[in-house]
Amino acid sequence: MEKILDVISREVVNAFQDNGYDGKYGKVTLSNRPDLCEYQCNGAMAAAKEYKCAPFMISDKVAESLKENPMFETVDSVKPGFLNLKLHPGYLADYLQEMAQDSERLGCKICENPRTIMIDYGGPNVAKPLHVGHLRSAIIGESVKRIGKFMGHTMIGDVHLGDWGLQMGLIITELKERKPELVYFKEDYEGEYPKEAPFTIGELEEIYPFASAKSKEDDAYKEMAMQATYELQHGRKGYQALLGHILDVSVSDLKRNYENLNVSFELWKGESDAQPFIPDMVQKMKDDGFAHISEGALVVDVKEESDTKEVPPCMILKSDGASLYNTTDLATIVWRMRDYQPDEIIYVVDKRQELYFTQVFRCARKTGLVKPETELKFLGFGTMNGKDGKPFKTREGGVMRLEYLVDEINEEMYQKITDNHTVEEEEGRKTAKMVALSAIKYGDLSNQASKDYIFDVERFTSFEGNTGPYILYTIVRIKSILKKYQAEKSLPEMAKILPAHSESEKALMLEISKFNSMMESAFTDTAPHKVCAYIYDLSNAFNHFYHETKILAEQDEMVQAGYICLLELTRHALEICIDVLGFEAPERM
RNA sequence: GUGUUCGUAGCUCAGCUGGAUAGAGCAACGGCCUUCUAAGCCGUGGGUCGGGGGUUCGAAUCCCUUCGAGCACGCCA
Repeated sequence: MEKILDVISREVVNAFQDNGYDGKYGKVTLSNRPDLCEYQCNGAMAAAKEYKCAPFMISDKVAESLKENPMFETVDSVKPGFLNLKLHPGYLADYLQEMAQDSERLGCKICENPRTIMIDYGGPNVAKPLHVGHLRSAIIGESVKRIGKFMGHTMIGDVHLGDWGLQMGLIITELKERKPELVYFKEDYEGEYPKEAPFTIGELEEIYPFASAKSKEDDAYKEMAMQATYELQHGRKGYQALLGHILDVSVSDLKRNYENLNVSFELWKGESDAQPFIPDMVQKMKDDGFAHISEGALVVDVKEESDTKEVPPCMILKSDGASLYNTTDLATIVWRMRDYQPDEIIYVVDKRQELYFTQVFRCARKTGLVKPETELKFLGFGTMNGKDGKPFKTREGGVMRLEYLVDEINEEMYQKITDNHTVEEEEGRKTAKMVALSAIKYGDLSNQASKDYIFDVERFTSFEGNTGPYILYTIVRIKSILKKYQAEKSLPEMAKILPAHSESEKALMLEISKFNSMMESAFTDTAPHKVCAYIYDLSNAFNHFYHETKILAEQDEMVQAGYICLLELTRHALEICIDVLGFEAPERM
């Protein structure tokens, strides 16, 4: 369906043209004065200059020709030159009815040019538990992916595992210290390696920080770890078998954790998957004359004329010839282009890496790793801070494990639910999880991704006001009415959305009608917070309406059926939205 | 130092491509449950949009400047 603002604008544009003015002045926007009107056009003020007359002369004339238009209830030309419009309730009802026919998409068109978009988010490290620092990337990335999918794009999420580098050598080294008898360490071993990993996820999570700390104090130990890393990267079989185990054990644990967050990935590729592509890529960069030695390292210059600041070259190989983060990221682009030919790659990464990614993107473009038209987008997110405005920490000042944070909020929610009602343990736990997830995700996504935000557990679990639970509560209320209605009767054949009977009903309808335009801009701006803002406004509008309209007690069958259709539509809109945000609503709460 | 992001109510945040009286939530205060879930609804108080200049008929929004904060700046990821 066409966006309602476009439909209205077209009428106004025509009215401008009918009066001999340029149609470009006819653009209609949402009113910023809901007390005066629903939509407004400010074009007359801008046009006044061109036509050298008072703005209201123009708006008066345009208003005059719009007065006959059945789309509008009122058309007013006001003071300096505002054009104030109110939509005809019947027109609005028809528009919503058309939305309602299409319960899957509510009239939001599938985009005309579907693209293949890869989205790089999550970024967990192998052998390390997820901590709160991983939360934002997962939540935001998942939502951006779902929004894109809804718009009809092919979205491929890649977790981009941190599974390469010294950390692996450290784990292997420490494992060797502890269990030197394992076959993986026998250099001349020719047989099959065991299928079972010689450690559990619990041990792995303990080994890594232990080894990491040790390497900082013990140079010989660090040397061994570096040697192990080198041998691993150069094909030592036993070590590669160990890497396989580390990956298996870690990934299944990570999957479980992400599942709890309702986050999933199409690809579980890692930095290690990029390694095979490095030699050819580097060689080509040299052959093509892009890469040169600077201060001992192999670099590609990525400065541009328009830079306001010195942009350092993109380093390809360190002076010791080893690869680094840049190399891996570039080589990752190589296989992504080879296997998926994405039109766009989005990186959902901490915003502090912006300069770094600028270098990588420019380098990829300059050296022809991507096509000129391939879009590389950096979606940087801000830090999640605690109540004190500093990066979120545990009470003891350590890094908070994601699992613990989620458990804590689940528990709080469960308490709250059981305080309010008596529910069965199992259902209560399930509901608590859903509500908790909405609190966490909405709390994050309702802020602009690029900004830092304060994660206040107390505030998020209190769930009053502009919170995820408020949204869920609204949905639950709607579901409850619908269920009661359906238990008593079924919707009449002719049931449809009727022109609003009250101000609050019309306000609700106007809010609903913004759906497609909101979703489109949430996608083009990669801005899940717009979805949040929309459902918050929609929930408010619904709750006003709810409060002054007795739906189940309505005597007129058709009026009641119209309400039910409207509720159904509201519910669809809310549920589609929370689905793209990555959470869902329970039946009761 | 250079660059960059940001500064809106006591606190946490919105504010669309400049528009008419700057909006929510929390906190404070006052109302509303025999009636569809009170995790709700209604109302009151609270802001010279960091300061200054400029562009414009019109600026929280665009430009300049200044103060303040965060972040980033070649061999970490």
